[in-house]
Order: sequence, then C-alpha cells, then structure tokens
Amino acid sequence: MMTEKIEEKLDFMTGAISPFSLDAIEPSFGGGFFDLAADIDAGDRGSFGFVDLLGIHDLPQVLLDTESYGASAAPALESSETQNFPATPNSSSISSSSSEPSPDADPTMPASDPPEAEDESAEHDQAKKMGSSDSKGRKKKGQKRQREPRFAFLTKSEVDHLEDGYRWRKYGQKAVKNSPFPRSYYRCTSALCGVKKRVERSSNDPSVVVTTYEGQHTHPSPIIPRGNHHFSAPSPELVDLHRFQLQSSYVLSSQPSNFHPVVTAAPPSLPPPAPRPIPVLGFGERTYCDSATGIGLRDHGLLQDLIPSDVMMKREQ
DNA sequence: CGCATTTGACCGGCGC
DNA sequence: GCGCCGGTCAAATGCG
Repeated sequence: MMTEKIEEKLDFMTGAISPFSLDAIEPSFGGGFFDLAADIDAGDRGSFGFVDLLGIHDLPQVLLDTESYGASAAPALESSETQNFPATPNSSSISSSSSEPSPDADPTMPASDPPEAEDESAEHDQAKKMGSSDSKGRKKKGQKRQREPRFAFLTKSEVDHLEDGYRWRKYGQKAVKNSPFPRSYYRCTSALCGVKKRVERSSNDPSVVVTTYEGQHTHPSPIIPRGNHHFSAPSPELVDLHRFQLQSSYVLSSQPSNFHPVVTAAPPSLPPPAPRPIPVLGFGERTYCDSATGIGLRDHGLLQDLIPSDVMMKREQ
C-alpha cells in the first residue's frame, strides 16, 4: 500500500531524483508570492497560510509531485485558524520551530555530538529515570518539562505516518479538539534517541498531514525501514540533499528569540537547521535572521503582520 | 516469540 | 480549586 508514493519519495531522497538547485527554486519562490499574500486577510490564517504566503506552490515539479514534501506547518491546528486554508494543489514543505535553536544542529548527519546532544541524552536519561517519580513513572511535580526544538511539516499525503527513514514506535493516540482526526504520538525506536513526532491530519484539509518532530536523532544514520532497500546508509546523495536543504531553508520572520519559523523544501525527515544568517524570502525581498538573537533583519515585515507571532507561538505549544 | 499498535488511565499545565 | 486538554504510560492485543 502506498509503496509507489513512498518509493517516489525515497527516490528523491536517495538521489534517484536529483535534488534541484536553490537557483532553480528562488525565482519560483518569488513568483506568486505577492499574489497570494494579497489574498490573505491579514489575520489569523495560521501557519497553514505560510504555504500560500510564500508561494511555495510554485516549487519545481520534482518537489511538488512528491507527496510527502507537501504543504506547510502547523503543529497545532485549531479550526478557527485553518478553516480558510485553501488546499494547495501542489506540495511543498514549510516548517516552524520553537524552543532554543541549536546552532548547526543537524539531525541527519553522522552524530558529530553537538552540544545539545549531551543535554538531550541527559534529558532522556532523566525521562527514563522517571521511575523515581510517581507510580506511573511520570515526572515529578515541580519539574518543568523542557521542550526540545520542534519542527512541523505539512504534508499532502494519503498516509498518516510517512516513511522518513527512521523507525518509529507509536506510543499514544489522542482525539484532537475541533478535529475529527486523531493525533498519533511516535517515538524513535533507536535506543537513546528520544526523538518524538506527532502526526495528525488537518481537519480543514484531510489530505494534509501535519507532522511535528521534537528533538534530534542521536544516531548517525537513518535506520533502514523494514522491507525497504532504498535506505542503506546516508548516501552521498542524501548528504547532497541535506546540503541542499541547508541552502534552501528560509527563516520567515522571528520575534521571540526562541521561535524561528523556517521554511524548507526538504522532506519531513530532515528538520531544518537552526537559524543562522539565512536568506529569507519575504514578499520578493531577502531577509536574514540573526542566529544569536533570532531577530529577523527584514526589508519588509509584512509577514509578521500577517501572522501574529503570538498566534504562532500558541500553535507551537 | 518478539515487536508494534491500541487504548484507557493517569498526570501536569493552564485558564477560569 | 476545578475542569479541560495535551501528552505519556503500560497492559492488553494484534501481527508477522
């Protein structure tokens, strides 16, 4: 089931379909942007609006036809925020993140033990030691839960749980308020890797799957999905893809230093890198984000006006 | 038999 | 304090 589509995606990731160059994307990003922006009533469009705001529907076809690279990001969907979201016929990826960005974080590259890795594993250890808390092994009172950086992707797909090269174990499912679709909770099955992801379907557009990744993989390479021979190791092509991703990540705007919405044309398995001075697309103009302060250095702050940061923050909560 | 999924219960955070 | 809600646990169940 769905193997063709999955293989299509994997073909892309492994280079069977060559990652397109940034140069090829940029004009497309620019195009359509104004038009779509004009369509948006400057209000609570939510993260979904990002897709259209950015005109990502104009991405090269190789991307657009790849089912799992579709759409934008909205970690938490509320009906009021998504009801007007026009389903883009094409696909693209957009993500938003929260929490402290981890500079040079790269979950897809061989573990070059970034500074965060230690903290993360410590946190996971703590999580594992939660047996010292209550009878259910939950966190002690007073211990405020520390959030990992999170990256959300909207994906146009028929399958809820998209194959991304890692193995995941489902550990929960909850009904989502204001949505007929449940939210599923997954954890990376790799030992010591506490990466989690949530998968839910947009109530507004059932063809859109919202995948939110939390944390970073601590293991060097994607695990071979069962029965899938496309992944055997981080191939040079995959590395290329990642390089491509680094080049093509766009920080849209930023207000709080701990929130960096990021647009990326990379697949869901490759959370965007931490913000650094990255070229940002905004209404046809370039914008940059200071990696230290997270302050966007924009020419136009229109996006900020269109999508209130507090709304976005809520959405990431 | 081992692993993944399902599902109800439980907990913490938050708003009122 | 109470209730709601998101997130997690873990026993039961399913599946290859």
